[in-house]
Amino acid sequence: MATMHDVARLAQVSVSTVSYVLTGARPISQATRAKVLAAMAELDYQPNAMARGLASRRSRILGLLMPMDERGLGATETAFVTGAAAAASAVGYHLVLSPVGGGDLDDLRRLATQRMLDGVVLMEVQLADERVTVLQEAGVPLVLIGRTGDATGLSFVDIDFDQTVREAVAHLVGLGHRRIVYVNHSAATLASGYGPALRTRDAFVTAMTGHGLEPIMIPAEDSAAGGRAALAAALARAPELTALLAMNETALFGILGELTGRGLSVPDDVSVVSMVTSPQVAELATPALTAMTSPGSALGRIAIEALVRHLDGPGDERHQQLLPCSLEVRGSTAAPRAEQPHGG
Amino acid sequence: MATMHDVARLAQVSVSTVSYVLTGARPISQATRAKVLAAMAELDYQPNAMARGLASRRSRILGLLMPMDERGLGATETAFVTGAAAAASAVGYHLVLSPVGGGDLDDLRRLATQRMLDGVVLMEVQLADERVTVLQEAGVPLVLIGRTGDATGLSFVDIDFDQTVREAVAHLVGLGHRRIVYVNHSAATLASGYGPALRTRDAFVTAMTGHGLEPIMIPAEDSAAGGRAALAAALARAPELTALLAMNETALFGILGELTGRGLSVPDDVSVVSMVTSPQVAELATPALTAMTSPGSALGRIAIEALVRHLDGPGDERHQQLLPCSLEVRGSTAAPRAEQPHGG
DNA sequence: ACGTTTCGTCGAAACGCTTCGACGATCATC
DNA sequence: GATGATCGTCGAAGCGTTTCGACGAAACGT
Repeated sequence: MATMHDVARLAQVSVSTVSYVLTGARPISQATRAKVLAAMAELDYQPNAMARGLASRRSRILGLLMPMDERGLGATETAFVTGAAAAASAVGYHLVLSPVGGGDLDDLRRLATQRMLDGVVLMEVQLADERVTVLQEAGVPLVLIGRTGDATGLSFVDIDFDQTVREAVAHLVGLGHRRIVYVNHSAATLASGYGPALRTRDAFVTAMTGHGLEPIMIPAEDSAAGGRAALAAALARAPELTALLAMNETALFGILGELTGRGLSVPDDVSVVSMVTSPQVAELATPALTAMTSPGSALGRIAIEALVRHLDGPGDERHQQLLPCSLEVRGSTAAPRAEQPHGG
Repeated sequence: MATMHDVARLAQVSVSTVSYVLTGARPISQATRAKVLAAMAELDYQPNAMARGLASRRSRILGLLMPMDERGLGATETAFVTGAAAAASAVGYHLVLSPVGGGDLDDLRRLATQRMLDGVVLMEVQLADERVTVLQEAGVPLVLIGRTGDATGLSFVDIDFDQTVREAVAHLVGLGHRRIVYVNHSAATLASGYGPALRTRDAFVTAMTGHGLEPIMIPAEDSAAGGRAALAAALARAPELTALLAMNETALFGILGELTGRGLSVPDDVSVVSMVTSPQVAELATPALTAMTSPGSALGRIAIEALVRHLDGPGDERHQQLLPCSLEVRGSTAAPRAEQPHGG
């Protein structure tokens, strides 16, 4: 492994000159620059990240903290990640993903506090999220994807759930639906303070009420079985329902299976809109799902850009932004049947 | 930020003593150790990872290189990751995930060559994989999940596809099926040298031939539409088929939709076995899929353990291991109908 | 008792880089 | 044509650790 010393010797300049060529921190003449670059090429020189980090007190590494549960990562989350990685690499940072589960706050604190990460992006933020506190105390620059209940003073990028739900409801109402049930995440998830679940709930109530309709929400476990149970509950509560709005992809597949099982067809008997869903997942179902597509990679990109601006800039910047999902109409929504489709 | 100097001063010992307390590289008396630990606690001392890495020439960071395509990560891949992360943390290493796409080999080379990573685990290895070459040239210790065509001299952990396919076929044959079609990944994927696709193909031929049956394989694009097309192709090629074996989860959902669409029921008309599938995905379908469950987290754990042994040990270790998937019977397989279920 | 290990600790030299102050040389300014 | 400012480069002092050699003290074998 060649070091800067070797390069300097070969190019017949001082070590600091080599450094300046690399960092651009001071002007260097064309001639010397060329000599140095030639020497670097000849020696196949690669700067040592550790030494650089130690001397400059910044690692140029950004962390993306993603909770990994056993369900896997959907295409939506993947889009975050690739968007973020591309943005980071574009501004000369590396992005590493850290699969911190719920339990290992200590591991998180260690990573953050050992000056290995210049800043972090937090995914799947809860309304009350300990991780935010830990990282703030550790003094690590922070951008959230999602937001805490009180996000004052924090930088975040999040989905505009209010707008998204409003648009989804408007689509269904526009088709003529009046009895619309919202299938949310589980009661436990709601109780735990999961922002998207709570915000969509409130948005749904507002949107439905705005149309003069009754908002009916059913929680569902994140599993196919949970979806089947939720459909049963929905039909019990609103037998004449003609449309479902769902935010729970996993449960949704159970719902679709159960609908078929009960002889109800999509979209003829029941229209279905899936929210915050990727095209890939939407296409998995038969018929393909009308969905609110999440702005995945844009979220990731914007988060990284805000973080880097914070790191490179004076430091007092705050970035707060909401992005709506966009409606993509596929085969799972249609006007409701004229007559009563399925009695109670 | 307190440094080791501060700790040493407060504890009235030398800096090196503090270091020895931390690393255990030399014996330290109980009394001094206690003094030092007390000082560290009082100052809330955290070692600086960069300085440590520079001085010791090892970062204690392991990389897991995962290609992230737009399809997202299934539960299987997630299990790899969590298994690997847990194993790494158990032996005092951090695990970072690097979302390197196919294109950025340079980015990979940079990460590896800048001495930021002590070693890496490579996921989704192709039969001929440039990344392996790049990393080997960079001299980075390496463990593969999957394997290249010629894996001589490489450490790897992989699924025992031969055993897995054999068991899946045996299950179907045991139920009485004779016409079994294997739905593989796409022709393009096969041509690109994707190991699992090629190995399962060969294993399928062997297994079927061993039972005196004709092996019929249909490639399918990784999409619902690809699955529907594949089913059509399968029925055209073998109208009397009674069972499907599939390795392509995404296509499988299209297949299931298309089966329903054609009025064929699972498992009464057609039995379905999904291979290298997680329970979560298997439960998504209605009926839940009989599947060969992949040993996800074990793969990740074993890979990390092999890597660490390689790093800490003398260095000449080589670890090669195959793990089979385990058969989990759910609702998608049954004995074939006695009479001809659906003519050609 | 006397060399010989082992134990516990220290001081200092790396590790490979960045960055600061300095200094001659070049350039513009009035 | 003297006075600064700017440019291009150098040398040296860190950055916060680990690790090596050294050394007194205690423990050991004979």
